Amino acid sequence: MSTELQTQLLDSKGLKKTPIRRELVSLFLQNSNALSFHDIQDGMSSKLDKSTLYRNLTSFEEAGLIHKINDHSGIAKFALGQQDLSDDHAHFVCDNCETVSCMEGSVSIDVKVDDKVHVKQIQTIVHGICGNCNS
Amino acid sequence: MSTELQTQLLDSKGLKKTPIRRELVSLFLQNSNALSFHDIQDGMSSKLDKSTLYRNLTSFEEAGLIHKINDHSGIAKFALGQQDLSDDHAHFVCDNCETVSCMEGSVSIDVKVDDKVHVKQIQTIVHGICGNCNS
DNA sequence: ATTTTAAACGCGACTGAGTTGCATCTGTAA
DNA sequence: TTACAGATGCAACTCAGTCGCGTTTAAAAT
Repeated sequence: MSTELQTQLLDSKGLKKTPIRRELVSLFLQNSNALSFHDIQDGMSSKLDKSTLYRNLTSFEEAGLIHKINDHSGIAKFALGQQDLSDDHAHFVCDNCETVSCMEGSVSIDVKVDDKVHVKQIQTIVHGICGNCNS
Repeated sequence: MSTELQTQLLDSKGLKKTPIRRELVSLFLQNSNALSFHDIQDGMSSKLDKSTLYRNLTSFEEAGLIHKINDHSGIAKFALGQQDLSDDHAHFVCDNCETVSCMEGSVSIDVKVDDKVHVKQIQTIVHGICGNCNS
């Protein structure tokens, strides 16, 4: 049932199901955009301690439930790691409203790489103006 | 003459040529890798005030002499913006020694983009193990 | 050469993100 | 139901980066 989606996600990653974690997962499920720490703190029903939130975000990230995005602002944002998006998916940053969202599709690079260099992951940030701001 | 390359670079960007700025440009010219604030502070011949350095880095960035790179560490790194590299060039981050360097070549994306979305710039960070560490 | 002035410098105080140590509480498994 | 690892909250802390302000200096004007 739909109210149990958070439970399924936490279970699937072997994470303990506390009330805070359930609400935190719900918050991510409700938002397609990446969330800053303050978006998260403001989005929870009660004001929670920041170390609790940061520790949960770290646990979620280590478990692969969410991923961290570092854009040019220097402030980390977090978004659900979705199965239908590749590991190397791109992120879109609106230079006007500063919204960050994940992009479907693939990124390919055509760069000179030395033989000894081992490429493991590609992270791409696409800057521009989002549909909302461009109206 | 070669000792005047810093002067040329500062002149070409309309930046005032102070002793600190000359040495700062020299430091960037000597390093192919991107430099963190502490790399820079340690690389200068005398210990300089951090606000002076930060303000110079900001001026250099605004003038297009250098560019800022935000990798997963959350700590900004700076590198010369070189003419032979495209604006949208990729950065390589070694997950072992944490060195950051610019990559020649181009990045292309194949992602779904809404009609209203206007893409302005693509920034890519390639993670892996560098040649030095992979020996 | 001297004066002028906008901009660079240094100092110190500050902000804000993120971390850590520790005592208490709670989810879960035995 | 109990036991315990791990989650929570609080407070103190670290560290990157910024800002205000008084002083100095590069470079243009005289």
